[in-house]
Amino acid sequence: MAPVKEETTELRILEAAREVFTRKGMAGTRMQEVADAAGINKALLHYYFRDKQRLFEGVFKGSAEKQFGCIWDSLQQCDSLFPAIEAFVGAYLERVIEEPGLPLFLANEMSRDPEGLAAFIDRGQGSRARFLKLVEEARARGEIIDIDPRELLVNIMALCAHPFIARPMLAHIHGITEEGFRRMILKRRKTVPEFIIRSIRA
Amino acid sequence: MAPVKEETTELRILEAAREVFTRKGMAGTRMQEVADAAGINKALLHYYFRDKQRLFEGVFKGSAEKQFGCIWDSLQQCDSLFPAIEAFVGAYLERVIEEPGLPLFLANEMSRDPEGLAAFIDRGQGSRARFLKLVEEARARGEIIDIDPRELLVNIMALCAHPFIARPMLAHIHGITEEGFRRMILKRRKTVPEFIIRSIRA
DNA sequence: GGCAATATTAACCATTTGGTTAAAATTCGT
DNA sequence: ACGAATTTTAACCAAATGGTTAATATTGCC
Repeated sequence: MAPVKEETTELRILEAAREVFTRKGMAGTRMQEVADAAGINKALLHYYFRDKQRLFEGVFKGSAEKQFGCIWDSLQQCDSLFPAIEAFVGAYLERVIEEPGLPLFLANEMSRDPEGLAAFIDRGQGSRARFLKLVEEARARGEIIDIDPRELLVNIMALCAHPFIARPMLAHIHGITEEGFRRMILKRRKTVPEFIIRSIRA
Repeated sequence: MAPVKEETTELRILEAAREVFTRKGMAGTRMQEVADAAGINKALLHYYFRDKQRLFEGVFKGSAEKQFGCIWDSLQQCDSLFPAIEAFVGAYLERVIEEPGLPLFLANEMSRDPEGLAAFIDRGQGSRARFLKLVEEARARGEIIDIDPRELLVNIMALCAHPFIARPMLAHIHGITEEGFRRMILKRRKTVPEFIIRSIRA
């Protein structure tokens, strides 16, 4: 019938775990605290997710693959660079705002175990190649200045990801709220592509 | 009497602790591991630094605060925006390349305990205000387009910090080495200010 | 209703961990 | 050389923590 936010125990656990993990990090999270936050017994955590590592991956890995799959795919429908940049930045910000802990999680996991997420990264390989080709083509048509395509991609990723990673810093500096942060991110859907395109337009 | 890198025990501890803390974070760091890395007994750690929290602060004050103090200070000698951007980006990249784990470490600690590092952030408050003023002035003089100064600062920080935070990802994607990464960062001392200034110049 | 499968809990357990203590080694002024 | 102060260590300890077990409650099926 109507999928009314099915309140299964497993979902309650995942929700609670995500909250605690993003706040305290893998090492700083206590299984007991997750259990409390989910309103269940600690043993039940191990019943649903065998151990801490699996719980951690259960929380982030799935959504990471889903979200970033969509983000990269947003490129596939674009056949010139500027719309591609707009599409990518828009998709990134819109998806990640729904799960703002993802970028920091990914940075940490990559740092701790580079091989572990290699497959995940390679997933975007095709779209990445496509993006680089779009840059070359735009360059050939004289639409943009001479710039290293890989460096451009790094800059785009930087402008997308950093506000999420530095969120607590921004929150402190600008005394920003949850809702204020959201507005800032959504505003960046326009300003970031503009910022980039102004910089590279021939 | 050349000050030949006085190898006092306290310095060995601080050095070892800095390395472990930045790699594993506050919660993930084990006092035993720091002791081992410093080649001393664990009890000696508590002899020099009463507890984990004080050790953490001791390391942090000597390392992160000094580095970022210099980076922010690089602004003080500039009296117009574009040179200020060049100085800031240059100082950031040159200093942080010597301790590439720092940005991710800071992002994590800010996320875990926002209050704990609040004082550290406020340290840069003066320079931050100065930067914002330089932006206003440049805009008043018609040197740059109309842009939210705070958003500009976020973008600058993003372009500086992100390569360090995403290093393992870049390493995997571009098959980059330690030395290659260093070269890329040093090249960005030029390309990043250029990228920014092209985007904001009126 | 009854019974097998699933979900949930309280009580435990082994290990890890931050921190202490008391004794041994070293340094240093005299 | 000697004794006091400082530095260093080995052995401990109590609390916290990830994880297990065995028993209980609940659900779903006939």
